[in-house]
Amino acid sequence: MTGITPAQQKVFSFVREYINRHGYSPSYEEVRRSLGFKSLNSVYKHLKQLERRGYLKSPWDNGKRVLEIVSLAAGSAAIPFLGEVAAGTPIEAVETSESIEVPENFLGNGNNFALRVRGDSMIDDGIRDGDILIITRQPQAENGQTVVALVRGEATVKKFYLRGSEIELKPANSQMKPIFADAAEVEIVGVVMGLLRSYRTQKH
Amino acid sequence: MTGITPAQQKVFSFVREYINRHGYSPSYEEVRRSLGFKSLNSVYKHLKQLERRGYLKSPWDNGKRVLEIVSLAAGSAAIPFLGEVAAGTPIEAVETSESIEVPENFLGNGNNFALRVRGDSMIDDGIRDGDILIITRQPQAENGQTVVALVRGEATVKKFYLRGSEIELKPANSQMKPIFADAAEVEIVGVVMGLLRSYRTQKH
DNA sequence: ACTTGACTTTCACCATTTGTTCACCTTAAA
DNA sequence: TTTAAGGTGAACAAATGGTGAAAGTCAAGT
Repeated sequence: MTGITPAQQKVFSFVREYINRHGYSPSYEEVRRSLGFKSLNSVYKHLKQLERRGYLKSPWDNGKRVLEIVSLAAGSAAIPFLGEVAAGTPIEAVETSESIEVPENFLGNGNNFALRVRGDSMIDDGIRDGDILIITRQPQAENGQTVVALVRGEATVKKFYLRGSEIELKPANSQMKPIFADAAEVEIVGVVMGLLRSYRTQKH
Repeated sequence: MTGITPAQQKVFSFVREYINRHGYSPSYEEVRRSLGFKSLNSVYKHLKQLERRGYLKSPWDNGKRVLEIVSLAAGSAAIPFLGEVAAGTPIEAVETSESIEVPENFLGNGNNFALRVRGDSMIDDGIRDGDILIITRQPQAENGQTVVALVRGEATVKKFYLRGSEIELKPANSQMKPIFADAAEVEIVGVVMGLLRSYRTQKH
């Protein structure tokens, strides 16, 4: 993926979210208002730039609300490999941030990273020790999605359920108990979009 | 990839980290401040050097914040997507010969293909309905490896064990019984090297 | 066909940020 | 001693980020 500046990233995320939520792109005016620009031209120029850099495209000229998120580069893309998650261990375990090549259709919204799973807390969902998770960074999740969350500073992979004002983080392992926590204590880091497993070195 | 000096290493790591964390490259000024240079030119020269040596690239001249890490693994390849396997069904030679992009380190001997799994016969090994298996075509397997095999014309995914002159094909599902067959009746198609799962469309 | 409303695109112009280059200096290795 | 890596500092050029107004497009509706 080509470079992007902070300002462009802001516009891009907004458009991306908007399309996800509504199914069609926002009008320039909506972007302007939401992001606090005073001129439509600012919006226009950012969108043009994003188009030039390959993040967006508009299928026909002058089309209304027809922006599309470009499926990230045919083939695959490299995303940062941030380390490991295991129940009860902070993510920031691995300093040596490498990157890993993943197929395009495993990527989510454009801000992705990978983590290796430690432990068996999700084994009933077929997520095993050593598997690599592809995660899209986003601060909210839908019920039932598998998420990476920080609970009081500790990172885990669990299934997410909103129960009234509480959040349940549910392991997929009959041996383990779910975590219940106040919404304020839980920070959703991202949602699991894909899983890679290599049998290369393993011997079952 | 050519060698790299300690100073260059330092700059490179910083840029890599920054991009991983922010999603966009740092400005020269940020690099200068963070690494304690007094002149921007020091930064410039290091970055140019890294570009020349193939560690970084900037897609267009004079572009702002557009540095990219050159992917070290350079690696993925397209392999044919052959269809589906489910216990008791021949491999559906999918007409629509598609292909799927997979990371290089998931490939085996050079003759690979992909299959989508149907059914739960391997669920205890974390192989679930809908998962995509990367398979290396080879006619023999080692005990305990997960294989795609043809038994009397029917294709299955099972774990392979040689028991004297017989072959045991063992599902990873306590509900299912292993298949015992004479070695002559079993044709090993290939060995499972990798697994890809996408949570994109699934709703748990 | 003409008008309207909802949008997108362009023009002209300005401030700021950021990348590039020039000239010149130091130190360690071949 | 010539060469390459590391550095300093200042000047320059280009891309980005923004403002405001005007002009252009397109799909309805009358």
